[in-house]
Amino acid sequence: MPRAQIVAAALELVDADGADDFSLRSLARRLNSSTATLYRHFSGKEDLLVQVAELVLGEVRSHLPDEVDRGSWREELVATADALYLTFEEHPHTASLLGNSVALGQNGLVLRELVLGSLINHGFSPEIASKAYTSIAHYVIGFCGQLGGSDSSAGAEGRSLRKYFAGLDPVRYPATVSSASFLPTSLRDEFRSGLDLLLDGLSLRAHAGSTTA
Amino acid sequence: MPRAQIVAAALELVDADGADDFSLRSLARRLNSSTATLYRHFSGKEDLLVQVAELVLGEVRSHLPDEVDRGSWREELVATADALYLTFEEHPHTASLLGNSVALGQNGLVLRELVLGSLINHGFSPEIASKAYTSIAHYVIGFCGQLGGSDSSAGAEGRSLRKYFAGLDPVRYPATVSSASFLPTSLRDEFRSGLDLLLDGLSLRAHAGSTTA
DNA sequence: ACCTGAACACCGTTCAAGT
DNA sequence: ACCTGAACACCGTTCAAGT
Repeated sequence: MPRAQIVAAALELVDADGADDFSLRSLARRLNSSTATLYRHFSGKEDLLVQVAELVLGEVRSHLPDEVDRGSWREELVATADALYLTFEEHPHTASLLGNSVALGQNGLVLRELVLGSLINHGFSPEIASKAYTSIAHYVIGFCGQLGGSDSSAGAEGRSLRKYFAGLDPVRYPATVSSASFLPTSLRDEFRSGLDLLLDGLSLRAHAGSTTA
Repeated sequence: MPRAQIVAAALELVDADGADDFSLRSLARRLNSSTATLYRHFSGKEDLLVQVAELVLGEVRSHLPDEVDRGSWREELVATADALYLTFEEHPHTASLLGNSVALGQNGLVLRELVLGSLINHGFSPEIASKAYTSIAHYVIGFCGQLGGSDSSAGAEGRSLRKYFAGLDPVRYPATVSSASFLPTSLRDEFRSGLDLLLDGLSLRAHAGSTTA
């Protein structure tokens, strides 16, 4: 029983039932094996789920254009962030698995190197690049964590949220009510809006001449 | 047995043992009661933990200066974000409880109204204010989720992370290695750096005349 | 060597029975 | 009315015993 096959089956179960309903027993059942056998490959449930997260991070590359290092720093960052978003959109229940620790596995490191390299190549100092990476990473992870929530299929949640905010007491919540109609049409749009805000901030730190290169 | 007392005891247990080790049975034991009794006040474990999150959000106000609406929009936003950070620093294991759903309870709504109101009062359009709020909220929640991770007492994690990155293969990870020395001295510094980036981006959207008011 | 049934010490949730 | 012991259907983890 190869390790990779166990992890792949675990990901399928998490995708289908959510991380909460995933259990070693259900995984063993699916593999026609026993839970005790799983302990021959993993130190425990948490170890296994870390490998699942690593597998998902490995899919990010497939959402990246072939030649990433061909645009401006901004295009490259947007492409990478989008790839992460698309990946977690496909595996919504796995974003929470990254929760802690900024992905120190192989694939997490590769992504970090990719982004830091892009920024440094375009003239940012390692210090700014490092800060920018951490901010973007936290933003993306925090955001994708929302993907696991209740039926978030293309704005269904957005519409009901709009109604909820619009129906609040306008005396107690004037700003919230007046902003209700501007709630995102989709999580994807919201993701891009926030990312733009971050990147605009970063552009103020760009060396002269690097802002548009 | 008042509801508030149960929630307060639950928060103490989560603070002490972490959200993973918290169980209804341990809570019942601590209250010299039985788990069945808890179901007279809450529909289940999840309901109870939502109330715990709500209790924590209620503590944010105590970290805010008495007169919040006295500074620039930037000062007000930094104060609010800092208050959130300080709150979750005191209850590190509770940040993950907010995970999904952008805090729709009473205290979450009050915070939202506070921030949206501040931005709109300072000349931002409801549309920009709404986008900014969501971005900042995701950033803060995503960031505070890290607080629950392994012993993160004042840079201990930062130092070991620096060593880890500095020790990587410089051929495969040149940018990561060269940035290693710029890793945050503390999570708090990192938090402020990323927030500055976001707010710089927001400042580009400020109406002329509002940028420094 | 590789696997597994069964056990251990837990869970969340429910309900008949107690006061 | 308000509470609870005990049961039910699960967990993750371990280990002696099987092939």
